[in-house]
Amino acid sequence: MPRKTDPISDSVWMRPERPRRGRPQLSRGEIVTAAVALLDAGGLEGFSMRRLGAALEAGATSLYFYVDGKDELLDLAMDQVMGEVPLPGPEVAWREAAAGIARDMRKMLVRHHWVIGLFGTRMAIGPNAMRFSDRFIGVFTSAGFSGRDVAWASSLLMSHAVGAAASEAAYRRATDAAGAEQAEVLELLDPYVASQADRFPHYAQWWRENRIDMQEWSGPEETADFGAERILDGLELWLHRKHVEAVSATRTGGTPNGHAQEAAGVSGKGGTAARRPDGDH
Amino acid sequence: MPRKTDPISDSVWMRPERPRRGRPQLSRGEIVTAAVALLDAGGLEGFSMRRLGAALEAGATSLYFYVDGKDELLDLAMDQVMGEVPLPGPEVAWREAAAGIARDMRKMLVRHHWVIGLFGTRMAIGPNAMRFSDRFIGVFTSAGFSGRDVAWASSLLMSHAVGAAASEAAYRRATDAAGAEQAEVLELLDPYVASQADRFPHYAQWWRENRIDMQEWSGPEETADFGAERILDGLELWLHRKHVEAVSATRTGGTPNGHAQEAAGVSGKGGTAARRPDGDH
DNA sequence: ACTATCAGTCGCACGCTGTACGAGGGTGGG
DNA sequence: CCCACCCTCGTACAGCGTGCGACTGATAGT
Repeated sequence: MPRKTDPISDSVWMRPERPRRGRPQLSRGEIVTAAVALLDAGGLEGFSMRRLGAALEAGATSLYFYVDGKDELLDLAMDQVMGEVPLPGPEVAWREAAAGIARDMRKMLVRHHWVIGLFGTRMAIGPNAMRFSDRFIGVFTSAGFSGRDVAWASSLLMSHAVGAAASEAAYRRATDAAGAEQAEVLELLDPYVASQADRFPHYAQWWRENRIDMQEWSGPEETADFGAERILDGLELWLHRKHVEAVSATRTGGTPNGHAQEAAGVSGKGGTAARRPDGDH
Repeated sequence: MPRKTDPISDSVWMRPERPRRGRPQLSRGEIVTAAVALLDAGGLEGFSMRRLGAALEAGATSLYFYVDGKDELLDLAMDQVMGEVPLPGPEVAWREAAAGIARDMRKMLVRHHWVIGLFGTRMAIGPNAMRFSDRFIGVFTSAGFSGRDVAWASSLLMSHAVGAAASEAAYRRATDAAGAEQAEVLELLDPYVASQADRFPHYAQWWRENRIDMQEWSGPEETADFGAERILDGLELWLHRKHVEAVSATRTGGTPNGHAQEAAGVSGKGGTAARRPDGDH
């Protein structure tokens, strides 16, 4: 770049015509969309204001006219992708609705792997996140949850989606890092696990017995779906117990006790381990 | 030395610490411990090699003799804190053991909030993480899980711990950012929710009805414990169903069907919504 | 038509980051 | 004594987020 003191290259004649950009003006929406694209491509590590500016064919600092800074931009990007999660209509039964939301949420998180980390850093309270929570609360309310149970149930499913997406993202990153070709992480992990077999007996044994099958697993989606179904089972069971408790309370007028437990047909039948009705709160 | 070939067998975990001769003042362990302390204090944002060097009263680049770089150092720090999670002995019943591990894991994650984000970025396969997984696998194997169910069950509880810790960390960060004094985030959120009440009816109504009670909640631990109990209920139920299926299969020789469902006493009793036995895979 | 205003863009600069490199200091074995 | 090696660190470079003020082009007021 010519220096400012240079009388020739800085003169009007020599100065090139102002570079015309595709669009005459930037806009916040355009910036956020480009930011999401850049984040999708390079993750949080590969994202910088300068690069984003370049992607928009604009100076890096031009963005600061529309956006307060990188932090706020990440908030906006996070809410933008939250808006990608489709929400079921009110006619869908609560369990299907909840499962669908959780699954679509996880899909979105995997698509935009950089968001996962942000969930430990900033609360999602943008308009799209609110719309999301609104629907989630509606689903669980219609299911029969009330008060803090609603928050508990929905945050449980959310936590699962985030956690499952995190482990999937970590796995994907590891495979990608280790030669994008045929190298499976499983194979890479193999000698490592084998070398440590004496230190980690359960792990090593499990690994030996299941390593081959793992190749055929459909992978993270199946794992996440299994988790979501178990969670929904647990929530349904809890709802059922609560219902039984309420009924027996109105019938006898006494304080509810452990009957709900047995009514659910779980206690003492699995036979695998003794179990107390409640955790040690 | 850039590693382009094999990220695992060439990684930190396989490489022994450099034998110290003479009287060096730094050591890998010392560096990692200081890194954890610095990360605890300032999070990922406040962590830099220069600052870590200063904390150790050493030059920033001295660390590079013991550690390959920031990335590897984060791996080491992650494994270091994984070692803080206490693991129950083999005499503890599986459900208590699993609940305990999940709870302690979550506690650790909250204590070291910076780790949470790392779980979406790198796989935890250091020695301490392996020890952790080994115990977890042992617990679920003893419970009656087998094959991929073991992986599913343990990763379910792990995902929950990570996700729950993430939302707690986000909440804590928000409260800390908004005037460290008495300003609760709830109060800050209040006018925001109120102003958007028409857009988010369920949310707003729920908020109105439960805002006051929220003050009395014991908070994130209770939420996480609720989630863990639901998950364990769901897992136990699944185990029970599997058991019933196996029994009926050996008795009749036919293929197992939905009887396990009803034996569990859940289906069709909640009365809140119709339910199909399985999601739409 | 001429000028004043101003929304929008961007170059520059500052202090920060990770880390490659090589010059040095200290200590051991010969 | 010197040499060889382990360890430390100053310097340097490319890149980061962003505050500041100079600039441009269009529009509004006269």
